[in-house]
Amino acid sequence: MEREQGALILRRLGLKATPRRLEVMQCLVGERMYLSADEVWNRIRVRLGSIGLPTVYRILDELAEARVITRIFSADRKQYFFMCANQEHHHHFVCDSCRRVVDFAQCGLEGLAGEIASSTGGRVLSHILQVNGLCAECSRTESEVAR
Amino acid sequence: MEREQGALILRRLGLKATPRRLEVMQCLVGERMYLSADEVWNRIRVRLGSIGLPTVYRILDELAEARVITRIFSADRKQYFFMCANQEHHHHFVCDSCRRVVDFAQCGLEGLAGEIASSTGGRVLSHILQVNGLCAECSRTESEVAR
DNA sequence: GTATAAATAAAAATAACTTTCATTTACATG
DNA sequence: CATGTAAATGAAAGTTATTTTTATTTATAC
Repeated sequence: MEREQGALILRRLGLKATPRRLEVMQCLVGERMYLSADEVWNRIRVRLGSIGLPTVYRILDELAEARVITRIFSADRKQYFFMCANQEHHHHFVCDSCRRVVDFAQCGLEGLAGEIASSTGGRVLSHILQVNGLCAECSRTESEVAR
Repeated sequence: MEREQGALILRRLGLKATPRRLEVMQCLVGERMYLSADEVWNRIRVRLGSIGLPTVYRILDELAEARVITRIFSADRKQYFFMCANQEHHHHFVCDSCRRVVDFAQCGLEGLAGEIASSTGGRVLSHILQVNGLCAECSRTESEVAR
């Protein structure tokens, strides 16, 4: 992501294009694994000279609220983040072994909201969907190990 | 749930049928909202005389591991639990307003594992799916409020 | 009944976040 | 370009859900 592009996204959200925010975005764009707040912090504070961990938390939270980045669910219940170029409705296939995230468009839930509405009488507002497993590479590696 | 039924489930899992475990199970069965560990704790400690909160956490964790109960995802990232009579593969429709949980069988993801496998080369092992919104009752209430 | 491994209590510890408030900075405006 | 202002950040302290530890108790197999 070009810096100017990042600045544009931030301004559209009504957020100031600060060096810290741009650095957090730059850290996540192009990263193919999900990262925790302190991992982002460790990666960018070298380049920035200094940045507080609470600032990183705040920025990640803002970006997630604004849907610029996504939260990834993990069994350890810590917060993880991932930025996906895909702006359409999509979900993530997450590797349990190497943390790689791959997006996929097939949601499979198109009709579900209607079905739930008509069967329960309620109203569907959102859904969480995340598929986990082993990415191609880790899947291969595991087969080798099993040999 | 009959107590003897609970004891049977526990023994099948290789767990001792202790009063605390039975009480936790009894608390959750028949409950239609999801509960946190300390909510369960507050409900059962009256009846048990005394029980430590760590014990409740441990029991809930064991039961969740064993799939006797399910974890419910919430925006506050705390742990919530729900026991569903439904033993088949199913998911939950969770009310954002009153915490009610309704299960539904339609998964919609039957073909997804195969599609992901063939498009990425990886292997799907599990998935998280939770639908959120307003249950029938809260949906009605909200409409009334809006009037 | 008794031995034994499993379960629990109680207290302390952990760690992931959050809050607070004083200082700095982006940027709209003149 | 200078400058006022709200927004952003740093630093330190605080919060709180959850976990760990270790000594004691208890379910259950024999």
